[in-house]
Amino acid sequence: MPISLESPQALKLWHDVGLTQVKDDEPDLSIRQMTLLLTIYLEPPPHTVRGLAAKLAVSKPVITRALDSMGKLGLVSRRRDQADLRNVLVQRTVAGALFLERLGDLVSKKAELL
Amino acid sequence: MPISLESPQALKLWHDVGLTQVKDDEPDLSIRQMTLLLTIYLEPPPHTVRGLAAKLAVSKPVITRALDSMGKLGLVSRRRDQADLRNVLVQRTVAGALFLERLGDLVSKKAELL
DNA sequence: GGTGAATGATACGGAGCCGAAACAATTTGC
DNA sequence: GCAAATTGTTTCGGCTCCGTATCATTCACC
Repeated sequence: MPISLESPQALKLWHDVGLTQVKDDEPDLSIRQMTLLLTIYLEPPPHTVRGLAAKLAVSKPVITRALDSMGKLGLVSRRRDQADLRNVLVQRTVAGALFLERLGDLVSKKAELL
Repeated sequence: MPISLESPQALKLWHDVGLTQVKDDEPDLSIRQMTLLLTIYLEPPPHTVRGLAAKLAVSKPVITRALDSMGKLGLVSRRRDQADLRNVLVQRTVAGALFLERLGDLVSKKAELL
């Protein structure tokens, strides 16, 4: 079912969500980090560094570094692929799932208040 | 009229919009910058540095520097308040309006494709 | 088994943003 | 008039991220 969200409403939604994130003093993820995190959680695994770099059209070091920083926050984890030790499989974590659940609820709530 | 946007749909919307922005090689605005820009365009003027800092719950230098960088991009402009020369009035620009119009259309379109 | 390809991580110099403090300009209040 | 308050900017050191190039490890193939 398509969602009807007119352009001005969309901007207000973006503003309201952004304002909540900015006012929370939790460290914000950058757009790249957020998009990477959402890709990992919304698209079917397995996720490799190279695959994620291709999907986001960025270089591999960008993915490596984003995984480093988000790994420190506990939002993702890495595991070597035992079938091909060159690969790194990016895995979800409980903390990451909770983080995105809160984000989804926030967006949903702000949309409801439009 | 409230928009019904369930949490999983909201996450997919965030992902789709973010992915479009990441893949465009236009320089992304940070969340703070984006929220500031939306505040300037969605809330009624006048906008001062101090007022914007209070609204976003950030320090004044954050606003000054964000106005510097977005000013370079032509998205906002500054003018001295002739009634009180200590104040700076933040003003909208055509480029800024177009930028947000494109953003609103993008979000709206991605919502429609959900 | 040895060479070349593939994968991910690292090194390096540079950009940009941050928070806290100090600063210049202007206004207010006495 | 002048001290104190207000407003916005700048400075400082520090941190994070970036893009490119290079590196270490592993696999594929003959």
